[in-house]
Amino acid sequence: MEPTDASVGFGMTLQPPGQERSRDRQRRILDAALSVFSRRGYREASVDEIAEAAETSKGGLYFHFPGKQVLFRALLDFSSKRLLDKVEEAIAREADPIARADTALLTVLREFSEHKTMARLFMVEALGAGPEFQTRLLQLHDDFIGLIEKHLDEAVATGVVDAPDTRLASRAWFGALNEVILHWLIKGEPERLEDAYASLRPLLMRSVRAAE
Amino acid sequence: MEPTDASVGFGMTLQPPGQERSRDRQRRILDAALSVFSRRGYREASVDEIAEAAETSKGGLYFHFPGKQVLFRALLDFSSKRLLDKVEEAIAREADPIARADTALLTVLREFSEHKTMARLFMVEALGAGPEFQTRLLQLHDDFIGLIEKHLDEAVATGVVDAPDTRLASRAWFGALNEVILHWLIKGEPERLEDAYASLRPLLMRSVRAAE
Amino acid sequence: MEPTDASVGFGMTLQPPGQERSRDRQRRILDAALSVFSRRGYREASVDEIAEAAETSKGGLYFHFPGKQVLFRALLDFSSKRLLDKVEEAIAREADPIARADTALLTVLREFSEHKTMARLFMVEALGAGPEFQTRLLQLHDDFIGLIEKHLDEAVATGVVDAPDTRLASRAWFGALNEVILHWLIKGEPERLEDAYASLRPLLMRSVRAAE
Amino acid sequence: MEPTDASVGFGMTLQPPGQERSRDRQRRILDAALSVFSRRGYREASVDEIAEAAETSKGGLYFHFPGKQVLFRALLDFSSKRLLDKVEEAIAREADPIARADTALLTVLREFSEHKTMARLFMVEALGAGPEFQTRLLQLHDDFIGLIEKHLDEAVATGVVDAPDTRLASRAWFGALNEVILHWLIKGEPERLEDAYASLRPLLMRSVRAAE
DNA sequence: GATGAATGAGACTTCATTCAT
DNA sequence: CATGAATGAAGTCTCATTCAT
Repeated sequence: MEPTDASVGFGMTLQPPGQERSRDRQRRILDAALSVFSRRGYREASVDEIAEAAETSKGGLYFHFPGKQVLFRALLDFSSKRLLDKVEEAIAREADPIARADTALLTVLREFSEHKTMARLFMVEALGAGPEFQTRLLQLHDDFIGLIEKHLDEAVATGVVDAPDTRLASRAWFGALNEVILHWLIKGEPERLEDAYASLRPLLMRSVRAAE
Repeated sequence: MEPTDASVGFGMTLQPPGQERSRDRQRRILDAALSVFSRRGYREASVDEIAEAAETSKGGLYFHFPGKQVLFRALLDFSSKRLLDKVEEAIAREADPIARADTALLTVLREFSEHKTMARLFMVEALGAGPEFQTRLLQLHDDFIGLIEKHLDEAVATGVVDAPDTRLASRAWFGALNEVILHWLIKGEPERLEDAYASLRPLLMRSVRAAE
Repeated sequence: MEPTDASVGFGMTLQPPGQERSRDRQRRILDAALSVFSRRGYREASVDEIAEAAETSKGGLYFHFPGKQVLFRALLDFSSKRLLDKVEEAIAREADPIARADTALLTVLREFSEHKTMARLFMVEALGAGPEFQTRLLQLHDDFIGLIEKHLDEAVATGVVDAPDTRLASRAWFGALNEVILHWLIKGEPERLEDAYASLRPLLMRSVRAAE
Repeated sequence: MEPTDASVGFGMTLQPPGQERSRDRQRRILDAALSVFSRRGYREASVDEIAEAAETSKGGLYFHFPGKQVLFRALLDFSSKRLLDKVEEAIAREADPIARADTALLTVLREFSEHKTMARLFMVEALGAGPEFQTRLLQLHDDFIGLIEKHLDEAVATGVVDAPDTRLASRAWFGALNEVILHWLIKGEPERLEDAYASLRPLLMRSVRAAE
């Protein structure tokens, strides 16, 4: 087929060599999968459509991801890793435990705000993709909740917050965030998702008796 | 019209006459649908399986509910009405606004705890059943959130709570509850769902500065 | 669709009622399956083609036979039962044990001669349809061999034949027959399959020292 | 042309040079093909699997055998030549015409007994591989039958056997043998295939009135 | 009203074959 | 010569829906 890269001045075409080309193709398929799964849902999405969106053949798709489930799983793994990396990167820039928990939530909001398709993937479609993915998604929830919990625990240790059950508090925070995101996704309010955080934050802080 | 398995000789029937029998059938189908949709998910559930579970034929099912979507919608409407009725009934027995909001949440927990299939229906499967049902589900969320908000507003009016945005607070409460329920549904913890509320309640109350 | 039976004079169509109609359809599918499997082989035959030959839809075929294997198995069972019935019927008309064994072989030749497609089914396609059917086919061989053996044993008891291992003799007879049939099937010689028996018979008889 | 994994510095290669290496590769592919075709059947076997078993790439396989059919045909030719060679070699060591026919059969049994995969190839899979191979296989049958016939004719000439139609007798012998082999292949009896011959031989001999 | 046979579009997946590197 | 990514046709099977009985 035609190379995605432009040719470069010597009258010949430059193909990314071997492995790189393969990775490129995989990436293109994952992009297409994100777009289609997010638009149509897991079950409604057809492999045909994804292949077409990725400008590949069905067989080519199956070469890289041998099955619809496998593809969805790969997409979920890839996207969640990407999201968690962003969050941890953002957290690393903060010193205060409260600020860190705070940043975690805000970063998620920002990422989802920028990548609405990914938001749909995590908030909606992964739940509708069958038991396997429900468990997987809930594990992600718990990973993230654990991350908040860790910083909340530190905050408790330094006395700036007071919560008898930081695990539950983290879960409650996460749930509150979730609902706000879901509302935004499906009803479109508020227009800029991040704006919700200004009002949400005080509620969360008060719930663990943090000084505001 | 004569029932197909009419009793004979006394000019009367042992079957509930006409309309009532029909309602019975509808009810049996809805029960079956709840069971199957909850177990398999909307897309994975087949009309065949529901008909079999309802001890009817496929054609019979289609007489009462002309389509799979229609059936799912009817089930959602029926179940949500039932749930809201229960909640309002419970609220009516309380006088204090805080206690009312409180009772609303607790009643939901109790109902879901008793009817796990219904919980799955609302928390998981309705999201995976396509855009139409996502919107419908989110409307239900908002209905319920509105109900909490109303009592929260009253509480603000009487000065027992202090929250600048009761809508958002209600949403946050609802989200927190949601996440706890989801965790219970998919990971099975805590064993008795209602037990979670004892720990969750203080968090919620503090978030709106309610005296505990 | 259109009824296969003609309408009958009263301006209305006569459908075979219920069960009969279903059996009819099954029969039509089996006929089509025999024709297609025999012509193309098990693997090469497509369900589409069989459905078309049966003037049904693919879904209709799957309603009656839920899978290609199931269909092939049903066809094999149906045909083998039919063949064995014919053989036993023919045997019943003979009194002498030798004549009975004799008749068994000859009847098979005649049936196959008349129904070449069935011959292909048993001699060729069943072997190429995968391990399950290989075992099933060999069982059929053994059933038939057992039938010959029984009469050979009787003949031994009355002293008209002399064979130390009637099981093996039966197997050898069967094998000889098989090879003759196969040759006829694939190379087309002799033109009339039954003609081969006149020459084959003395060989078989001599092999068990039967008086000719 | 340089081998891809050339040894270095001594101007010589540890790889068999050119043609020999190619023959090696071909042999390895044929071995793999025998193993896979025999285990899975012609249609079920995938070129991928054969390539993997031969420790080559699919492209490499296609270089040596440009197509699945071609490969199967080559395998059949190679194996049948090998088998016929063995048989003729064994025959050459016998002087008596009866002993020669005898040896032919026994050698086949022995070869198949030692190479069960090859037995499957000839007895089962070649029949299931489509019309082309059925004809080819039947030609092999006839080649072998012709070989027996030749010696039987000689025996008739010397008066030690008496058979009006040696062609048919040969075919019958061959068929008897075939059935015994098939039984062994699929039902596993007798454990050692050669053991069957002791009992089978007298039957065959008697069928042509040979002195035993 | 109920039944269940029938339809037909469409889903996922496999695989022989090709070909640029 | 070898590799393995890519193609695309074809295959089996599912299932919501319809309709004659």
